[in-house]
Amino acid sequence: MSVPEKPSLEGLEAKWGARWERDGTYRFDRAAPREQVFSIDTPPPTVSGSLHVGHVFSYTHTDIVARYRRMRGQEVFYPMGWDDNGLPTERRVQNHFGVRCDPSVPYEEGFEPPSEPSDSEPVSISRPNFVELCLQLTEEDERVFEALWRTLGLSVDWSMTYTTIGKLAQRISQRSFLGLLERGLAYQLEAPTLWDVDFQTAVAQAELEDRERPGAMHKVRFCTPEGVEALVETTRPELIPACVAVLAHPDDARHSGLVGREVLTPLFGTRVPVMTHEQVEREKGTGLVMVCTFGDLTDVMWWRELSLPVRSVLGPDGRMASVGWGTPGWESVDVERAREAYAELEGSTINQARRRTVELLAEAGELVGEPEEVTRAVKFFEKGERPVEIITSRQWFIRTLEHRAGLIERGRELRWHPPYMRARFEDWVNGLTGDWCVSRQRFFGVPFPVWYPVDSHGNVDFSSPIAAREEQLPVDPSTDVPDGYREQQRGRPGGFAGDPDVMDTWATSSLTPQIGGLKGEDEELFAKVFPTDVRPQAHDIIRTWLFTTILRSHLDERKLPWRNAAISGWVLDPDRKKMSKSKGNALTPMHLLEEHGADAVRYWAANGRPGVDTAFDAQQMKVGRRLAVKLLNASKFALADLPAPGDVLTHPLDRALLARLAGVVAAATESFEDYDYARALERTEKFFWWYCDNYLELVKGRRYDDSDTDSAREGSASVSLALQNSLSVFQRLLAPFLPFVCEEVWSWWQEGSVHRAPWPDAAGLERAAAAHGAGNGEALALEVTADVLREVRKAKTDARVGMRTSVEHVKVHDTPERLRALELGSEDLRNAGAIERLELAQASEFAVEVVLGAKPAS
RNA sequence: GGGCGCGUAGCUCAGUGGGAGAGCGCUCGCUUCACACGCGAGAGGUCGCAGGUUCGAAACCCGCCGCGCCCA
Repeated sequence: MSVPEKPSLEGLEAKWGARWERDGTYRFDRAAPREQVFSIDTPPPTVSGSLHVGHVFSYTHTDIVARYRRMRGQEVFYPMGWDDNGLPTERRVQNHFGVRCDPSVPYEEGFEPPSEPSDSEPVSISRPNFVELCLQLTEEDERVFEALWRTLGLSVDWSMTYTTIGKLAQRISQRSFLGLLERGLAYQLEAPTLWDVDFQTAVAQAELEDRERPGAMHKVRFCTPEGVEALVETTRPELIPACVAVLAHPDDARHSGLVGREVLTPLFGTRVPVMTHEQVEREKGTGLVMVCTFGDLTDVMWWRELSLPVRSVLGPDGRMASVGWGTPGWESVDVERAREAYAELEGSTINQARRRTVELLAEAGELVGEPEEVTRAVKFFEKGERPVEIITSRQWFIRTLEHRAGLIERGRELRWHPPYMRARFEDWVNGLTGDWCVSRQRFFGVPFPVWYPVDSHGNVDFSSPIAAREEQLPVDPSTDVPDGYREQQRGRPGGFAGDPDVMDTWATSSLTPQIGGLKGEDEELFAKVFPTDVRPQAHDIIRTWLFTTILRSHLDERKLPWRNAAISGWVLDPDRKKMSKSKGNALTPMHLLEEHGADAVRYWAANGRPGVDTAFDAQQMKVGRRLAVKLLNASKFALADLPAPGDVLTHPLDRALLARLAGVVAAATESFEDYDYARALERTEKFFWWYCDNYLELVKGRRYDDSDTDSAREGSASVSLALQNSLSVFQRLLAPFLPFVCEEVWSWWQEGSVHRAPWPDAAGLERAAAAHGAGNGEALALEVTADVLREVRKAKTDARVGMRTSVEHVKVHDTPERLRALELGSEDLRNAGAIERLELAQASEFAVEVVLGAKPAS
């Protein structure tokens, strides 16, 4: 036993962080049997971004559960991953080093980036060189992240860290892809694809967001060759040259005469059919819309369902491409006029083309009335600056649509915390409109492990990809060579070409349970940790990370990747907006940890219930700090120079205390089993403060009583035992929340780490309470004693005197049952209240008369 | 427009069929032998609005209003 004279929270993070690392406190013991393992599929944070308060919030939730499970005797598999692949890292590397990736440039051994990076004149380097720089930068970021997590006290096994760009992740990701390819679940297709014109890459449906943008509705005159007018309304007149049909609602009587006929597009004179579709909004404007290839996702749907041709005018750079009016597919009743009009648009951006088209229409008298200003939702790539377009290109897809029913079923097998979050998953799955496009025209990502033969004319034959062999993985087809070919044949007739794309970051992140568990690398480990017990994550990425992980596991493993999904909310600023760096309202977590201490920050986070958005509140951190200090001081009081504890609880109040504590343990345990750490904390904390304010005050007399009598010895032996038992329980109940202070107070008197100590056992406490014949009235004894003590305190407060002021006479009126209970605690009560004479009187209602003494007790 | 969630004390929130609660903040008091990062006491609420079910509703049902998120 070694209790410091002046306990303090200062420096506990560094002290215990180092000790846990040295002792391997959180090391996963892979010898543990499967049923003992509790495995966690940890969210790998994006290292090129910065950690913010939201990360601290949700990662603390996971850690609290991990610590609880460890104390329940489970062997916790808790790796940390870093998500370093993808666009954000590319952008950082470009700016940081002044380089640009050009896959056609050959690899340069020992390349050094320019010492003075230039934004305007970036150095072109090969993909492998570029990737090397990405790895270099992310490694630095990862060190900073790890330091933060260690300060926060995450009980991660740091020997099992992975990255989503590392060789291991690449191998697992490529292996999974080749499996999908072999089973026909991954396929390549030339198809309309969501496209960001600035990044010049395909993007997935899950990466879209709506943004309100001003626009204008134009009423444009189309005519039949005979001159019958058809007024079409559109917000995108620049796509008139790409028009392939005009649609009306089937029940719209205004246009029934037109349906089945052809109309000519204005300016370009192309014949397009007038057709019908249920989803045309008949109430809107003229009720006639044009279908362009492609203006939006609705166009794609109409184009598919009505088997329309393709006539695309937009290039991948977002400019109007060159097209051949008069050639097949670009017929016009007036080719010269079409060429003339299009020459005005070719090469210009979408916005320029739109303005010019409107002018041309107006000059030609084919614009009816003034364009009407409207505000509408436009789809953007979430990281993009201009609206997404739809470009036809060759991309890789993973089959998704045909698995919708199975995915919904998986969602129902999964235990959601809180349960209502499942609805977001089902809504997303039901709203899917296409298969998952997984190829990206970027560089820092996992490459597709395939090559293509190049025929004798130099054309790449995409229809018969050459897959890498399992033993070759991971491969980079831009530098590696497929079997049977030599590097010299790259891009040559009769040779080969590597797939130029990389995978969507989610295509690898969706395999975190497999990467963390080393699928295909260490099958013994994988069998022990997969499916994992829990996937913790925030609700905003249910449609991306949660969805894609379930999809991959459904396709590859034919089962759920985890048993539970613990969904955390967001951190909101005081205006109830999501905290984010871009809004400038985020705080740096390290600063918070230094100011308040890790336990205090964790306390705030632990009060955020699963799934519930939580306001950032520094006040709550101060409350957490007070709780930690209270535990220090209560532990000091209970443990320092404690009289020798007895073997049994001879005093009724001591037994009643442990019986009540048993109830708290049971409630906390039950809450934890349901992932409701916040409720577990609330119950524990509430009772702990009551314990400090009432029980500790009541038993002070016996605790300090060193008189040489049997009854004094027995009384202090009983209270010593109760104090040790109860403190041990509180220190362990609070350990998942406040790991540093709990380890500190535990170390004063116990061997080993509190975080490997067994979770308190409610039944055991009840047995201890009952061991010396607990009577029915004992629980009541503690309650009535505390009730009277409160009345005595109130009298002293009203008289504005100190609590040590002696009380001449206290007369308690109460029912016989309660008075009998009170007698069991009357000695402790007299001592705690400095009561000279305690009188009990039977009555139907509880009342207390207090007569204060003239002067304070000595 | 659809789905989900939320609306309880000045603030942050708990409470899901019978007593309206906690912490913070506020006011007042107390050098109290673990703790002034403390202790004690107090003020403060038509539980968003309106109907219904019920002996009884903050809670259950219906409608409305407001806020947030996701999706169209």
